[in-house]
Order: sequence, then C-alpha cells, then structure tokens
Amino acid sequence: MTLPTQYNAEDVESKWYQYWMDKGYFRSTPDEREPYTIVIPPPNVTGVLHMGHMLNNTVQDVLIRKARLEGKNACWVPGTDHASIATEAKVVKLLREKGIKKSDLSREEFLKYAFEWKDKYGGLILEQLKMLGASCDWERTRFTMEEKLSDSVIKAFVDLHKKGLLYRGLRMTNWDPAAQTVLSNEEVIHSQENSKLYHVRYRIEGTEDDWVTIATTRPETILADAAVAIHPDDERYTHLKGKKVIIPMVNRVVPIIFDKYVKMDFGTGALKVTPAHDMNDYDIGQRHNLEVIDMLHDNGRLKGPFYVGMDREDARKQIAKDLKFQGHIVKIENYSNSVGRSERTNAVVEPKLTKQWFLKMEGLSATALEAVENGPVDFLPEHMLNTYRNWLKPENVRDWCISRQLWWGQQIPAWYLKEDKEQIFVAETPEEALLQAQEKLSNPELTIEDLEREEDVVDTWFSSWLWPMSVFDAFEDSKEMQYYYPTNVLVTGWDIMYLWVARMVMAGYEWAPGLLGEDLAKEKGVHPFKHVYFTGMVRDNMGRKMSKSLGNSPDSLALIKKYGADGVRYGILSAAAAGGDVIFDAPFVDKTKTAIQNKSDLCNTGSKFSNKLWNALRMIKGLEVIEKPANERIANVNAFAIKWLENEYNKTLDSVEKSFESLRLSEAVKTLYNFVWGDFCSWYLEMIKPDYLKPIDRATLDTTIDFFEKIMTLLHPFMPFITEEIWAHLRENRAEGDDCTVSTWPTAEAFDEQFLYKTSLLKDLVGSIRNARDKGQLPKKELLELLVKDTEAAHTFLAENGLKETIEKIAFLKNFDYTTEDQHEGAAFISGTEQYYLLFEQKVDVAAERKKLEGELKQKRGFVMGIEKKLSNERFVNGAPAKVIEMERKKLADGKAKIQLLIDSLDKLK
RNA sequence: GGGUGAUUAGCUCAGCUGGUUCAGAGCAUCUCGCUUACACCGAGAGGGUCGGGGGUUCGAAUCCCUCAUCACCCACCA
Repeated sequence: MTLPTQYNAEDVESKWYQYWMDKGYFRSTPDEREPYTIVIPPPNVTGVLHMGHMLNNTVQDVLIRKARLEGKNACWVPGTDHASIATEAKVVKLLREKGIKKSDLSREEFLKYAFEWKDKYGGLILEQLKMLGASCDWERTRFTMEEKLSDSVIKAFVDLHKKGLLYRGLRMTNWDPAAQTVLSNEEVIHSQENSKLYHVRYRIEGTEDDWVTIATTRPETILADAAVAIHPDDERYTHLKGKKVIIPMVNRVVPIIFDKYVKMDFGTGALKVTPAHDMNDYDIGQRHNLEVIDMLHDNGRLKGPFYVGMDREDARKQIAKDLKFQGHIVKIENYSNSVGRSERTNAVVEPKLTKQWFLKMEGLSATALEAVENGPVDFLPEHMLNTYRNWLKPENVRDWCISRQLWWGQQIPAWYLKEDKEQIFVAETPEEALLQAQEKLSNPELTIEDLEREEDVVDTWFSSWLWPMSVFDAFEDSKEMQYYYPTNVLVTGWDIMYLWVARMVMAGYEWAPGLLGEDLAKEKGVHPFKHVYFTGMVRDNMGRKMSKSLGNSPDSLALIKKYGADGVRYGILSAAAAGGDVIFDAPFVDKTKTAIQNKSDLCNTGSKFSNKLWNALRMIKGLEVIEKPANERIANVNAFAIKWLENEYNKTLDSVEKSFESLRLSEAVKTLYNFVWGDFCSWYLEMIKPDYLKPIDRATLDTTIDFFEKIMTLLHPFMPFITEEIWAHLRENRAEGDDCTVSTWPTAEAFDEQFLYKTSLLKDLVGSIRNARDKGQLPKKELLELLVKDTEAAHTFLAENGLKETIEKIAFLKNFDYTTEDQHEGAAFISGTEQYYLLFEQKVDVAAERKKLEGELKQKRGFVMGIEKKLSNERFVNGAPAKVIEMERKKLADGKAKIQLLIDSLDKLK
C-alpha cells in the first residue's frame, strides 16, 4: 500500500463521520459509568455556522471527546432554538414575498407555514456541525418549540404564577414597530447615530411674544407633549413658575413643571415632556400626574391629529418644515445621540406604554449570584464573575418582561374572563383555567366560551433558561435528568451571560430540587452546570464582531474545505485562550484588502500539522522490518531514543493534563504540537530512522507504533479526523471497535527530570555541531570527527547509555572522542560547560570567531556578576528558599566555568 | 456616569501561585539545503530594557499605585 505524499483532509474527513455515526460512538444512554454532560448552546434554527459557532463547538467537542476517551459516559446534547422574533420576522418576510400577509392569516395558519418552513430549511447548522466533527448524540437533538419542551415552558410558567412571581402590568417597554412586539432591554442595541437637535419655541400662555425654547431630537412627538419641565434651581426660568405654554401645531395648553431630572446645562435647560414616548418623560409624568397621550400606532405610524398614517421618521421631517414655516424653529443643530434598534429587525425602537407579563427577579437573581459567588458554579476566566456580579446587583436588576406579541413561540397559558379582563386564570389547560374561574367567581355556569386565551407568547429565553433540564425531559419524572444533571460544563460567549447563563442558574435552583428529589439534589447539586467556559468573541482584524451585516465572517464551510476540519479546529483553538477575544484573519473576507491576507493564518498551521503527522506515518509504514537490530550500536541508539521519548512523552502528558484541568485548551494543543513536531518527529524519528534502505528491528518499530498510537489518542479531541485515519493505518487487522475515537486516554507516569536535562544538553550540542558545519559550509552528512576536552564532567555526561552513539548518528560524526590537546583546525565551541572541537580542514575566520567569543564573554561576565551580587546579598541568602539559592549557586559555578573556557579559547585564537 | 479587559519580537498572541519551562510560540525576515517521511519540509541565524513612571520585595513581565493609549460591556443622552 502506498500513501500519498500529501494528506488530503477533504477525502479522509468525509468518510469518518459517517463511520462514527454507524458505530453509534456518540450515543449515550444512562448506565453505571460516571456521566460527562454538555448541552449545546442551541443555535437559532435558522442560523448558519459562523466563526463563533466553530470556536464554541470545537471547545465543546474537545471536552466531550476527551471525556469519552477517559471512559466516561460522554453525552453532548445538540439542538436548536426557535428564536421567536428572528424566525417570525424571517417567515413573515418569506410569506410577503409569496404575496401572503401575516394579518390575513390565523394564528394556526401562520404557525403551519412557520413549521413547514422550519422543517424544510431549519437545522442546517446542525449538519454543518457534523462537518466540523462535533460528536453530539444526534438522537437527542431537541428543539425549543417541540411539544415536550413547550410543555416544560407551560409548566414553568404556571408554577411561577402559583408562587406569585408573575404579574401583569402597564409599563414603559421597548416596542419594535417592525415586528410589532415588545422587546427586553437586552434585545435593544444602542449605538451613536447622527441626528438633529431641533430648538423649538413654545409661546407662554397669556403673552403675545414671550417664549420658552426647548430642544428635541424628535419634534414629531410635540403632538403628544404634556408639559415643559425646568430644573427647580434654574434661575433663568424662575419667572415661569405657575405659567403654562401653548404647544405648537396642536395649540394645547400644558403646564410648566419643575423637576430635578432636567439638566440645566443641556440644550436650553427646558425640556418638553412626552410621557407616552420616552422612558424618562414617563417617569416625570408619573411624578406630576401628567396626561399620557399616545400618538403612535403599533406600526410606528402616526395616529394624528396631523400627519395621520405617516411614518414617525417622515413625520419628523415634515413637522420640522411646518414648524419652521410657522416660526417656531429657533435653530437646528447636528447632533449625535444614541439610538436603540431592535436586535432582530433593526427597526428604531419606540418606548411605548404596554401591558405585559413580568417575572419578579429579586429573589431569583440573588440566588443566581450566590451560586457563582460562593456556590458550586465556576467561571472561566474568573474575572467574568465581576461582570456577572455587576449585572446581578439588586440595584441593576429589573423584572423580566417575558411576554412577546408574536405567534412563533409558546402561547402564554393564561385565560381572561371576556367580560372582565382583569380576571386572569393561569393553568396548564383551558379546562383547569375554567375550573379556577368557576371557583373563584363562584359561578358554576361559566363555560369555556366565557374565557379567552392570552394572545402573547413568552420570550424565547423563557424556554432557553430551561434547556439544561428540558432536554432531559425534566418535567416528567425523568431518569435522564437524574443521571445527567447537573451538566459538567457550559461553553458559551460572555455576551449572553445575563440573558442566558444567569437565567439558567436561576431556573436550576428554582426547579431542580423538586425534579431531582431531595436526596439527589443534595448529593448532586441543583446548579445546571459546574463550569462555565466563556469563549471570547471572534472578531475580524479591525476588532469588529463577526456579523452577517458587516459581511466580515469567513465562510466556515469554505475554510473547512480548504484546511480540513482538523486544520480549522487547530487554528481556532490555538488562537483562543479562554475568554480572550480571537482576532481571526479571514482569508475569504475581502480579497482586495491585502492587509488581511498578509497576516498569519492559523488554520494553515493546523493543516500543515496534519500533513506532518501524515508523513510521520508514511515514514513508519515504509520501513522494512527485521527481528533483531543489526548491531549493538543501533540497539544502543534505539534504546536511548525510546528512553528519551518515554520521558518526554510523560512530561508532555503531565502538562497536557494540567492544562485540561484548568480548561486551558489552547495551551494543551500547543504543548502537543511542540511535542509531536519537535520531540517525536524532529528528534526521535531521526534517531531511530535506519540508514537508507536498511531495515528496523521489530521491537523498536512496535514501540514506535505504540507511541504513535498513544499520541493519536492525545491529539484526538483536537483533531479527530486525521487521528482516526492514522490510527487505522498504524496497525493492520484491527479488531472490531478498535478505533481512535473510543480508545483509552493514557495515564501519565513519572518522568526523570535529571535525564531530560541531559537530553537538553544533547540537543544543545547537536545544535552547536550543526551551526559549526553551517559556518564551515560543510555538507550536512559529511562524517566529521568531534573531540571533547577530557574533563570529569564530560565523562559523566557521555556515560549515559547510548547517548554518545546517538550524537554520532544524528550529528553525522565518524568519531567522537576525548582530547587533552587544544585543536587548531576546524571549529571550536562550547556547549553546556564543555569545550568541543569539530575537526575539518579549514581555518576558521579568526577575527570573526574572536569577536563572537568576546561578545559571549562579555555577556557571561555580566551574568555572573549579577549572580554574585545576588548571592552576596545577605537578605537574599536569608530570605529566599534553599532551592532557589542552590540553583543560583549552580548557575554561578557553570557561568564561571564557561568564562574560563571562553578565556582559554580566546587565548588560543591569537 | 458604572464596570471589565488589553498594552510583551515586524505581525498575531501565550506566559497560571513573584524565583529553571522567564523572556516564549506561530507567522514574517535572513543564510544554507529539492537529503532517502514531509519544500505544507529540513538545518541554522537575527530580532523584545515585557506601554511610561513610582512603589512593595532579597527578587517583578507577573503584586500595588499612578499616568497614557486602545478596546469592550451596562446605564444614559432633550
């Protein structure tokens, strides 16, 4: 069998995923093993895979694959979120393109269309996750609006209502005129926009020509003004106390009021108050009993009395003209202010007084804070706790507005008495609601016809916060919940820390105790996850978030096609320390910007790494085998190489484990990269590689394959495809089920630091020899003679079994011996603390060599002086631990020895 | 206004509990090599007073203070 020189990720990857699926390797059912659970942060059902998902899901896959290799019952639950506003907006748009208006459809008809559309196009992202290698248990795929999950939502709602945590109230809310629904604060994105500040004068009632001038960015709302407000300490306006003003256009007379909210130094110091269309004005209105005049329809068009049916933005321009015509405009300034837009529809959000359902957050948020601050939930990176704390502080917490005026979502299980809408009955079914009504109103004659159901649905997050429980069918006495809950780790972006993470914690504490039962809750805990791993945001090279509207997100699938999923996974992981933002250079973003292309390409490093692994395999597979090593010399070298790799391997494994413990995945993958490329390929394989066309002995080859196999297991969580491919090639005739994906994670064994120090000296020496060859312009493989000054230390160093032969082999020496004489031909150099001579027929460039040695000497002297100073400092000697002092002493001794060698060398170079 | 981070090699970034992984990696640059696993490669080299200043300490890239610059989040903006 011949293997191609280049690894072809695309061909290899396509076959393995199906293979794993066929074998059912990702399937998890409760058993006696320890569970390791992750629930996916459900992407929008309409979403497509972007860089953020790739980072997020690669991290999850690494963790879940590692757990699987460790023999745990690894369960990664996938699924999608119904994303009510975004999806409904999309469906509405699609229907409009077909000429169907939402308003012409009944709720049932609309939902039918929506579900059809979801079934047809939704969940594409899950298929894309498979391309990435995500080892989810696909048989567990859930959807937040499927029947069972919706049932959980209803149950949770009813339960909260029973506990008295839900209420319905008239509040100023964020209104999205495009989607025609209320939004939570989190769904409103504020940004600075250019607008105009209109200075408009209002005539004071009872005067001919006395005016007060206000400043506003929204002159159209003048029609709904209820007062003009002044700061009570503003001396410019004290004469207006008790006066009234006449509002232009509508000629309504409204009072001048005094309120400390007004800033004296802003604008004119006089503020028009429009309680119906501004959050703060509403508050002022409450304080002063002002009339609330709503002049906008739900779609953002004007009710009147002027500009009827005109959109608010058009009306603004028109009224500005009209006010100017009537002499009310004093001036118009350019102005930059913050404008809130709907995250989902990008429409400018209107503050609007609406009746909504709210969830009391006081107790819930305190619990959520406590669970992380002093409880069982860890954040990574830790400092995220500060942000979390800041958001959950009592003064920053507001009740959660959970109703939405949409159809795509769970309809709120509340029924109103048709005759008196203030009579509300919350129940899981209409029958129960009716019973409640009959009882409460002491009227057994009531029928279901007398009730009508609340039209609104709940906020999407009201289903998401149940996700870690609802995916295990928690609300129906679930063995799965009892086994898998709490989940081990949640991997998500910090941008939804409050929106989602905090709320899942609340939900966990609210319901898990009841669902798990007292004993189990006590034993396992009720928190939804133990660790939260916050990934950073993936940004482009201008620091901007990747977003569809900017078009700065690279095409994920194109990346996978180009570099292979393994390459992309490597790239994105090695770039992302937990919590740190990732600047991801996107080669496909904008070909006109060379700056982007010039930058590093981490995925390419990953795909090169795949190729390196592949070729290491090719080398091993290409070897001829004999039973015994050809001679003792080869046997010694091989023994040394194996001993070295074994130690280096255990050290690496130890370090990788430590990185995993603290979830430092980028560190783990880099450690493995360095070990594989450096120690395994560059050193070990070169040591055991037989001469051209010579065979290798079976024992060495077998050991090498053992190592290679173990390395594949270690690397598997990061690069699942190539490791499985190599695994398959490494041994012929593997048993059924002997696959890398389900192999056994090795345990770290002790390693010998002392020995590894020797090997580092070896590396240094070999490097020096190569450097000397380089300078002497000698061919790499010409066999040379190396002499070392005969000292005790040199003997100790070379006494290590096989070390000398190994140096001879990889540095291409025909002879390596001791000498007492100084040598004058070839190159002289110092490695470690020894003086070496590499002999060849060429005079050294004396001047250049002297210069180099002098430089080295100067540096060494400075170094030694520093240590001497340190050691003569009594406070250091008394204060520092013995180990450190000992180390310093050794450094000093070695430094002094080296200085002597340098001086000797310089003397001889004269 | 409240909060959080960042500043280390030309670029992108690691660097955990202060001390042998302490000044690192990848990319880029330079020199030499198409060598028999790999030119997606190999061998070697250059390059940083760790943003400035102060402090704590025997010892600081690491802890504290301060200044500067740059991000981001929350609140708010007539």
